[in-house]
Amino acid sequence: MTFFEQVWALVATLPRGRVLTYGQVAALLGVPRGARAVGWALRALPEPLARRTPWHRVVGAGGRLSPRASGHEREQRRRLRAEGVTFRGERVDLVRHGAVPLKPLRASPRRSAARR
DNA sequence: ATGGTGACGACGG
DNA sequence: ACCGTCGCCACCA
Repeated sequence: MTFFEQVWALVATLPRGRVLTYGQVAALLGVPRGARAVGWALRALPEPLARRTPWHRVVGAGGRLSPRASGHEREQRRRLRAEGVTFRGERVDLVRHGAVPLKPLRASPRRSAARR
């Protein structure tokens, strides 16, 4: 199975309301630096398959939408909102909708005095 | 096999 | 926080 097909297969498993970044898709497929290739794979989605593939659930790092998405940025945001995905400004709230745990920017901040 | 390309990503200014 | 650069990968001619 080619890398592209693996991308398509993985994206097809994304449940409603769950999103992955291009980089996460690549990492899950064993290519940590292959985010760009993932974007190309989605761009190359063959028509019959494209219609039944939730390509809109794949977003850029930090939950941003790709303006280059064949001009589908608008459509992508519409579809995401339609399935309950919330945004933090112009970005998808990955904390709530990410399909995989976010990379800890640092160890859990202050657990002892945590609270506020 | 080599070089160019793009729905990306981490960094630095 | 925004924008420009440079690096990386799989694909195709």
